[in-house]
Amino acid sequence: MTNYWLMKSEPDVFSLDDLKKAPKKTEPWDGVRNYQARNFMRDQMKKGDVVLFYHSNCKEPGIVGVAEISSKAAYADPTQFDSKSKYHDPKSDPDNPRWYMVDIEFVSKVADVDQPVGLPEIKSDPKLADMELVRYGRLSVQSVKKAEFDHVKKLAGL
DNA sequence: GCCAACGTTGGC
DNA sequence: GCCAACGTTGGC
Repeated sequence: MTNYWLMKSEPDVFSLDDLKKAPKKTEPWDGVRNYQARNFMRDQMKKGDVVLFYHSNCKEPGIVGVAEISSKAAYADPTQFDSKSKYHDPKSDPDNPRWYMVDIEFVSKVADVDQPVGLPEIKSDPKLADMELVRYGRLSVQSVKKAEFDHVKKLAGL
């Protein structure tokens, strides 16, 4: 069964366009350092799951497109063992890695990226009032219900 | 840049 | 195991 997700990225750091421009349009989603987000990736994500791509911490926060999980499952995030990386975690044991990641692949984006399905629109839509994004905004990887996913896709014209 | 709402750390 | 202090997220 396909699972539905929402994943956040700051467009100044890594935008949906960056993903689209990547070779093979797929990139490792490294740097997640939150246990709840990690648990979703490590325990539940699998290839083919679909993802609402959310731009945070920017002028027009909102959902800008769709991606999908392209790695077979989650695997250890190598940046945790790289002392030069800003995601380095000296407490993580290579024999029992603390942090996991998945690869995600570009699928589609809204026609005009300056007009995403914006956060105010999401918050004011009764069909989306139960989204984790609305109820508890700060988690970078969230689970989304199929009905919510379909509704957002419709709003986005995808 | 401010700050609310969290999560994490570490002393005890 | 409690909790104060600190760090982070992210909208505004």
